[in-house]
Order: sequence, then structure tokens, then C-alpha cells
Amino acid sequence: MNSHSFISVMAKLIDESKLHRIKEAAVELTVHEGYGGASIAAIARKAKVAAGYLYRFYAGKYELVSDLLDETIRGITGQIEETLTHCSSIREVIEPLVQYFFDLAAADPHRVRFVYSLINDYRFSIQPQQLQHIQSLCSRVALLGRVRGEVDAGFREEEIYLMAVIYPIEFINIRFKELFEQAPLKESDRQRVVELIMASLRGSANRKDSNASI
Amino acid sequence: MNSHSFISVMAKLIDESKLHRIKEAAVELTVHEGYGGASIAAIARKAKVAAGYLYRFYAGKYELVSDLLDETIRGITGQIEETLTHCSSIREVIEPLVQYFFDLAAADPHRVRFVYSLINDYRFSIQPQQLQHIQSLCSRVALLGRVRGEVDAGFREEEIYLMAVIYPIEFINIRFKELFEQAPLKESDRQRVVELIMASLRGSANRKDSNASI
Amino acid sequence: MNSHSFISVMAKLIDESKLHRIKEAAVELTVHEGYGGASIAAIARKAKVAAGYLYRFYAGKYELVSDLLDETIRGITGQIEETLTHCSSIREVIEPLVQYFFDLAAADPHRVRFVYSLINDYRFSIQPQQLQHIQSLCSRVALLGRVRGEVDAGFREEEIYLMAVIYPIEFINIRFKELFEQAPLKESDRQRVVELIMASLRGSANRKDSNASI
Amino acid sequence: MNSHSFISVMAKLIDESKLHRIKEAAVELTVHEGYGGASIAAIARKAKVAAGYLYRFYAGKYELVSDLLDETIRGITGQIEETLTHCSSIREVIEPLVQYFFDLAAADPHRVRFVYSLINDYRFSIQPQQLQHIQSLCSRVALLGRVRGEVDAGFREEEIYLMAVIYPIEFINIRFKELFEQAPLKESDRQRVVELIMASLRGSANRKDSNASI
DNA sequence: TATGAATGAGACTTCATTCAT
DNA sequence: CATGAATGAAGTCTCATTCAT
Repeated sequence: MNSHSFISVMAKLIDESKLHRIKEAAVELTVHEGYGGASIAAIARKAKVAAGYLYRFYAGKYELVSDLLDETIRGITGQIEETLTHCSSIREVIEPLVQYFFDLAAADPHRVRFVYSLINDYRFSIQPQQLQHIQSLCSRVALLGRVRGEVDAGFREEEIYLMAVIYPIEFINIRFKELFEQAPLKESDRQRVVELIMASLRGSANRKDSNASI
Repeated sequence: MNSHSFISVMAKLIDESKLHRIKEAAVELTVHEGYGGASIAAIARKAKVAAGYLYRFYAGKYELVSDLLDETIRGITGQIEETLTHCSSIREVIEPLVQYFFDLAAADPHRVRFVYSLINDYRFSIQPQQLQHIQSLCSRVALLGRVRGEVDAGFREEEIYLMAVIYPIEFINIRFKELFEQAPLKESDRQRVVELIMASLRGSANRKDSNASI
Repeated sequence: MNSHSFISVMAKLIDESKLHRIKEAAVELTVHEGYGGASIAAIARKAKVAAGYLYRFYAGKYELVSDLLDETIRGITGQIEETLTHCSSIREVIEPLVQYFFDLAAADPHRVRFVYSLINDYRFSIQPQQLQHIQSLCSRVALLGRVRGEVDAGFREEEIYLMAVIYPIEFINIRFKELFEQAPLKESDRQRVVELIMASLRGSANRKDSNASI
Repeated sequence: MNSHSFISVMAKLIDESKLHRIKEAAVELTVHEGYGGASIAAIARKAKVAAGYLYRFYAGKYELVSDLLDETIRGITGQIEETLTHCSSIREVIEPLVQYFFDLAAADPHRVRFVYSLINDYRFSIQPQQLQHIQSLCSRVALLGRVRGEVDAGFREEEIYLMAVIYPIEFINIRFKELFEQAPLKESDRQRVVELIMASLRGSANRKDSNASI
């Protein structure tokens, strides 16, 4: 390998590192300042690129943030998709999914904050394609639960979505915010999250009995 | 009562009606356009007041929105507070609280959307005083649960918060977004929400058994 | 009249004077810097108003300039329209029209420069409504000429337009540019312009003879 | 001829073909988007060269466009120059000049549009040297006319310029714009243009008589 | 030589806020 | 008290130009 191709490779690496820095900066600033508050100038400054440079990759600020949200959601759905191919109970889906969120929180805490802060924003609706994917995944999980008797017949996909996807994200962020506890995320927290999710779904299945018992 | 005070009273009524319109407009526009997208001009136009008038009540846009969020949260905590004074089980707290959210969703859907869209925003943190109140309420609910055996010893306040407060808000808004179902909120939905919350808390208490059963 | 209404009137006057200043500045800068070169900031600075202020009157820069061009063209067509109602020969139309251009050149030279510099711009096409008006006016002038034998049957409206409207504008601007003469516009220039226009139209009518004679 | 000079020649040919494409693209885009709207990036893209390559030939965008305008005007003056060397009447100058414009309109319509759209722009003044040339040419044409009695003593060079140069350009572009007629340029149009120009100049000479006749 | 990634000045535009009326 | 005209800072985005490759 001569110096020319070495430098070429370096140039490519530098270039990709710029895009990566832009994404990181956008994620971080969106979390702290909100979508409106995270200015292109500030993002570029933090990413150490020229302000106009990010328009090479994105048509505008909305597309940038939207794409990052999409990317993050694709990561989540991808994880579920993968798990679903070789598991035979809801727990086998929930367990690695929660693990995934906790791993992400450890490796890239800003990402978890990012998805948390935008997932409720009426301006950033999930892409139709992504949404369909999520719906289908939730259906498959629900089906799994019904077959195994983990959830009852009246069970709804939206409950899977809220408990399996939204709950872990909310839990992690409440911790980040230190609203109730200042402790960092621990293995025992992960277990608790899994159990609470499982209980919410299981309990639903045994509703009548549980009503009686309480 | 002289004419002067009569005029004063009338003026106050007019003021309050205007203030009410400002709040309504701010809530609605913040939901649809986001905090940054909801301009003072648009809010004032919708409220049929002059843009400058708004500054008689609020120091700025942030204070306006912040105050509205606070007001909404105060409504929720107030409801819990009130309920807690005369109840002896978690279910007796959860049931009216969920009822409260469903009633609010019917009477003032924009409010539920509003709190939903800002509660995850890192810029609008709950006021320290409010936070303390929420923490103390959650503690009291948790205590109630522990005494009654509805929740186990390892139970945490943040779980109460997430399930009793966040979950209903999320559920209602997922419905508003029609992500999974297009059906309007019904009584049966309310019951399901209550049961799921109860199950999540109860199940947690019976964790070991449940593990065995699944 | 009390001081309040006096001040109100003054306020209105000031306001209109601002719009007037914006227009003047836009006209002047567009002439000197071109459409692209005349920045909103520069226009506002020259007009002594805030940069954002002109968006109260115009949706954007294009609309501002477009509107000014329209306004100017409307002035010209209005003049022709008015004249046409009470005249019985082409000369009776041309004479006051050229007078109009010379008067405008004296009173508001920038306007004549402005229309000159934009009338050839493919981005600023004459409004359909205006165009139709011009076409109909040219038709009426042509008809007048045919009836009086001032122009022959093969005569075209575009020739009227080019000679009666474009030629005076071009003439005046060539003088402004001092391409050939440094002298200011004089009465004799006006007469020459009228005669040249008349000759071009008349000659056209006598084409066959003229060919022979030259 | 050694291989080195062969390569040099080839390189030069490639260069010139690229330069030609750059010019064509610049002309075309300037017409459609205006000077400000025609971006270097767009010009380079259309010419299939890199944006930076263009700077090998021109110091900047202004110089590029300015040079193209100059080149076009040089073409016109060159034509007049050439004709003037062997002709003895104004008509003998006008006829081939108009032919030249019509030929150009057929062969390279964008060029005619280009010169039309920039010739009135106060930012692109004709180069002093070019201007002097035009003035001298107009003088010679005027002299020719006076000698032959085609124009009267009061005749001015600016009138030659306006009628012989500007009028044909305006006529052709009005047709391109389809302001009055949708028909393509025909031989009969060329003849009409010649006659109208001749009439305008001749008529001027016979002014007093014409006044009488109308 | 030719490229096009990268820059950054500057364009247009919006909008929270002020204040004279 | 209530208005809304006016401000101007700050935002998004474009694009001429440079320069390492």
C-alpha cells in the first residue's frame, strides 16, 4: 500500500468521522436544548465542521433529526426482529430487548435520551414503514403470548408496545433525570424492569383471579 | 359595592377570560407545532388578544409554557393527594387516577397531548417543589402497597410514578396518534389500563412465583 | 383636533413614509446591484427600517421587487389607457406616452432605470393580467393606425409595443448610462423620440415605396 | 512532432471542449435563473466538469459571465465592422446585421436570450474598449447615412445603436417570450425588422414632410 | 491536470420582545 | 388597560471559492 492510497483511506475515515461527529452533536444538543433550541450553528461547532457542511448529508435540520430518530428506532426494531426468529416465549423477547436498552444506555446514553425526548413529539411521527414493522412485531409477540398463555385473548398490541418498548426507555430516562434515585443503572434494575414488564403482561392474562385476590 | 369595584370585577373577569384563551391557544399550538414552532404571534392570534398583552401575565414564552405544564402536573398531583386522604389500598388510588386521565382526555384532549409532548422534554423539568410532592405521594402509595402486601419490599417509588402517572398518559396518547387502534377511548380501555397497572405492581410483589410459573 | 388624533395622523404618515422609503431603496439598490445583489439588509438600511420590517408588507424579496415592477408597468399602461379614451390618431397616443416617460425620468429617474433593468429579466415576467392589458392596448393603437392609414394591414401589435413602450425606456437609459452623449434629457430629445417612433410606424405602412426610394 | 506535443495538443482540445461546455452552461443557466440564480455548482454540473475547474479560466463568476457578454458583443461589433468595409448605404449594413441576429437566434438561441437579459443590467457595463468600438461604428454608419441622405444632419449615433442593435435583439426575445405571437421567427419577420429599422432612420430624415402628411 | 470536499461569509427570513400610543 | 408597529438578534440555508489530493 503506497502513501497515496493510505492517505485516501485516511480521507475517507476523516470524512466518515465528520458525519459521525455531526450525528453525535445533533443527538446531544437536541437532548439538552430541544429540537428548536439545537441550532445548526451549535451542532456544527460541536462537531467541528463548517455550518454549511451538514447540508451535504441532510436536506435540512428536520431531516437530520428525523433521520437520527429513524436510525435509532430501526436499531430497536432490528433487535426485536432478530430475537423473534429464535424464541418461543414473550420472556425470551423481553429479556434481550431490555438488555439492549440497558446496553445502549451504557454505551451511548445520549441516544436513549434522544429517542426519549422525541418519541412523544407530535412533529416526529414514526415513518409509515417503520410503524408497520413495529405493528407486525407487536402482533407476533402477542401471538406468541397467546399461544403460550402468557397473555389473554383480549390482549392488545399497543400494550406490548407500551410495556416492551416505551417502559424501558422511560425507566432509563427517569434514572438519568435522577427524579427518584441517583444510583446508576445496575443489573438488578434491569431484572426489575423485565419482571415488571412480564408481570404487567401476565397479570393481564390472569385478570379475573387477580381481581379476586385483591 | 360602588361602581368602581363593579368595574374592577368586570375587568378581572375579562382578564381571566382572556388569560384562559391564551392558555388554551398556547396548549393547542404547542402540541401541534412544538415549543419552538408555536409562536407568540400565533398564540395571540388564536386567543384573539394582542401579542404584547400576554406579557402582562408571563415574563416570556418559556414561562408561559412552563407554567402551563406546571399547572397540568399540579392537577394530577392534586388528584392523587385528594384521593390518598381517604383510601386504604393502591387500587383505590389507581382507579380514580386513571379515571381522572380519561376524563381529562374527554374534556380537554389538548391538555393530555400537551403534558405528553413536554413531559419528556429535558428543557422543562418538573419544578423542585412539585417534584418533592410527587416523590412524597409515590412514597405514600408505595407504603400503602407494602402494608397491604400489594407490592413487595424491593418496590420503588419510580415504578409507581412510571406506571400510575406515565403509563396512562402514554396509553391515551398512543390512542390519539392512532398508532395501533383507531377506536376512541372507551370504558373498557380504562378498565384495561387499571388492570395492567395493578398487574405490573402486584406481579412485582409475586415475582418469584411468577418466574416459576413461566 | 386634539393632540391624540394629531399624533395618530402623524403615526400613519410615518408608517406610509416607511413603506415609501422601502420601495425607494429597493428600486435604487436593484438598479445598482441587480436583483440578487440588492440584499434585504441593504434595502432596510437605506430605508432606515429594521430588516424584518418589510415582511409586514411583502412575503419576500421577490414579491417586493415583483410588485414594484408591476406598479411601474401599471403606471405606464394606465397612462396609455387614459390617453386612448380621447384621441383619434397614433401620434396622439405616442406624444403623451413619451412625455410620460420623460416626466418620470425627471421626477423619479430610478424608476425608469428600474423598469429598464428588469423588463428583460426572464424571471420577472409581466403578470398575465397586465400582459393581456398591454396586448389589448396595443391592439387598439394598431386599429387606430390602420383606420387612419398610419400603419399598414400587416402591422403587428408587437411592433407597437417595442417602439412605443420599449424604445423610450431604452433611449432614456442609454442617456443615463452616457453611452453616447453626456447631455441631460431635453425637450428636443423628446421630440426626436416621438418622431423616430412615428417614422418607424409610418414607414412600415409605406414600406413598398420606401424600398423603392432607397 | 513528438509524443509530448501530441499530448499537449490533445490536452488543449479537451480543455477547449470543456471550456466550451462551461460557456454554454453558463449562458443557459444565466438566462433561466438570472445571474444570481445561476450557481457555479449548477454550471459545472451541466458542463460535466468539477466546480473548481472553472477557476482555471476565470477569476470568478462575475468574470465568467462578464466575459461571455463581452464575447457576444464582440461578435456583433465584429459583424458590423466586417460589413462596413464594403458597403455604401445604411441598408447594406442593417440587412446583414439583422440577418446575423436571426442566424444567431436559430443557431444559438440562448446566446440571444443571454445578451438580451444582461444588456440592460447596470452591473454589466460594456467594456470601455468595446464601447469605443461601438461608438466609432455607429459614427461611421451615421456618416454613411448622412452622405447618402438616408438620415438627416441632426441624426445621432445613439439612434443607430438603439435601432440597429437593440431593436433586433428586443424583437427576437419578445418572440421567444411569446408575448404577442407564438409563431417561430420567419424570413418575413426578418424583412419586417429591416424595414422598420430603415423606416425609423429614413423617416427621421424626412421628418418635416412626414409631420405634414400625418 | 482535475476534482470535489470543505469552508464560512452572507443571504433571506422569523419571531420574541418592547414601548409609544 | 390593551394594542400592534417596530425592532434586531438569531436561525436556516446557499454558494462562491479554496486547496489537498
